Amino acid sequence: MAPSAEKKARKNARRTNRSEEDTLVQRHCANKRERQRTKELNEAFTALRRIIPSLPSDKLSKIHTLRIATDYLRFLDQVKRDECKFPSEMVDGGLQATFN
Amino acid sequence: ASGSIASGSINGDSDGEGGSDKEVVRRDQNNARERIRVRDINQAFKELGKMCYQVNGKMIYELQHSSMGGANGGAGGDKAQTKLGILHQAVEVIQKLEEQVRQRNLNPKSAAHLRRTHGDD
DNA sequence: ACCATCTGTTC
DNA sequence: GAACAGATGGT
Repeated sequence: MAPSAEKKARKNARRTNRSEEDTLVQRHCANKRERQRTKELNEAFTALRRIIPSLPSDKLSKIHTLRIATDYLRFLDQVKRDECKFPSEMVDGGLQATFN
Repeated sequence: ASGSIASGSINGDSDGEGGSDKEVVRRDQNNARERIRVRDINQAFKELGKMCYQVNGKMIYELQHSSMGGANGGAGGDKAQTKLGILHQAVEVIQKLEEQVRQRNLNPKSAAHLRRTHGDD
């Protein structure tokens, strides 16, 4: 008997299958991670959407969210600067309202 | 006087593939749009990140200590900001600024830089 | 027009 | 592995 030939054949076949299916598993794995990453990114977007001034009816896109957030940040910075100059009472209860 | 020029093979799909020129053109256009769209988003990210960095730096200067809240605790805060990081930073900074401003106009005569020396609370 | 996913690339 | 950008198909 010469089982070495058979073993070699099986080994080669399996090794090839491994490599092929292995890279396949690696990709599925990578895809899964990327998907998770995207999810986290979207959660962060949602968190930002909640704190920027906008009508609840508006479903802001990503780009709008970013632009509005930037503008609102500029606005707040400006308000802070102005208030430092005028110790007078600027009774602004509605911060976001003023921005709109 | 406008006859179509000899278009024997440029219009009909000579290729046995699934890419019959028209679809290829349409995909190219879509890809181009998408690239532009992504570029705009990245630009918006860059601007927001810039603002966050700026405002955050001011807050640290006013508070006189570089503890950095909790986002990053490095004096040399020069790191390429990730998109996720920018979003988190934006939320943090906006909330802090709003709070600061509110407390300032809540008090009739509060200066910006007055620490609690005497206890009226 | 906006987005999610798969994928290869870069760090 | 995380962050990113390109291609692509789906509303």
